[in-house]
Amino acid sequence: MRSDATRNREAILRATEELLAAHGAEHISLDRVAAAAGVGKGTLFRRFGSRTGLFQELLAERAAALALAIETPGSALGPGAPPEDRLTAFLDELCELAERNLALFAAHERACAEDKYRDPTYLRWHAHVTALIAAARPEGGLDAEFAAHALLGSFDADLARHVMADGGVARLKSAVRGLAEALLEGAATPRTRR
Amino acid sequence: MRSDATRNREAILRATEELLAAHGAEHISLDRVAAAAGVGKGTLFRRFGSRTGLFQELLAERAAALALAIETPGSALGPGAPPEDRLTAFLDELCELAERNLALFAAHERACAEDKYRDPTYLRWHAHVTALIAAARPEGGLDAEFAAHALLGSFDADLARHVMADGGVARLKSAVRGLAEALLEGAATPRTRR
DNA sequence: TCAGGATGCGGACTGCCGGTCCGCTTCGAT
DNA sequence: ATCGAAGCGGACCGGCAGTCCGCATCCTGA
Repeated sequence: MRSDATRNREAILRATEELLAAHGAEHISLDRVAAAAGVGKGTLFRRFGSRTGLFQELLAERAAALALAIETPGSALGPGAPPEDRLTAFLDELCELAERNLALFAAHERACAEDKYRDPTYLRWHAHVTALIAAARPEGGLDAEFAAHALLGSFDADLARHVMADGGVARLKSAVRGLAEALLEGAATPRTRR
Repeated sequence: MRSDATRNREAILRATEELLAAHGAEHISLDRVAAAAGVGKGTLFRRFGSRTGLFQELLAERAAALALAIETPGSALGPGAPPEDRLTAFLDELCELAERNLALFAAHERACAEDKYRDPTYLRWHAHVTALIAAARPEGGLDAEFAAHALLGSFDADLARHVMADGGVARLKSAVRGLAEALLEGAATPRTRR
């Protein structure tokens, strides 16, 4: 990649962040982003392919640290720790990420409304959570993949905003944690069908 | 309302259904709907206010029978039955509704992406599920409102389609049921924090 | 250093869409 | 039959995602 291309790529990402911070997820047209980055629209599309691509890449950037953490042994997040702890720690981190990036989450959701299940970041999260649920409760009568989707549904931007509006991240964390614990507990002792 | 207004209203709703059935949730522009209904665009907007209003009304129509059922005593759905049974029965019905109206669910989601928590039908469902969870497990350490959102997240059109693609409604039903039961069980015996 | 091909740039342009507007038509109460 | 109110329709507007191509910039090889 040519040096000006690299520079422009960065300028576009930073401009997107600025606009998100300034105006929320609304009214962020790609014309605006390009203008704010001091770049032509063609450049934006050349780099990111589409609106979807832009927000996917921005999210991937913001989620990179977390992606690394879940692969690095040595913390409650990483390999080696008990799956229940890894799950809780991961969800806590996701709460923090959601709080710091609410506008990005919202914009990303909108942009990826089509095939949201093909976003690389979401796929990574989903695979991770599925594996942890399956590891924590292999005997449960729970569909781990499905449960993982449901759990990650907690980070829908509107839902998260709604919950945090009254209680902040703390409330979101405890609500998500409650959900996760209930899931794992419940799965361990499936209710008998009547 | 004048008789021609009533007739047009109906024509628009039926045309929307036809287009949803024929083309899925994609490419349903309001111009197309109006044309298919044999009506001017102005008429459509006069009746429904916006794209959002159109899909909200169509969903409300499709959900009317269920709304009635949950208020009518005499079945597992209605008042009088144990909350666990009411919840399971309600979720089962929602699965059926989702199967029969996948395209509508998808279009509705898109159209109501903003303030999805202000849609009357969703609000009714959410209030119902919240009340049932609270009734079934008053002692649980679970945030009933939040859990209800998570549970209803199962009916996200993309998720439902994904699950039903491999196993049909039966799989969706059992996955949702498993989730609900796990939630209620888990909430009954909250895991001790370490 | 410099020349020239490869890479990238930018913004005018296209097609589409949600929503508005207003002169004209139709309805139905009297 | 009359007439005001209610409703109609489609041209019109502003805005947006994505395309295209003539021109500028980069950087490599000599």
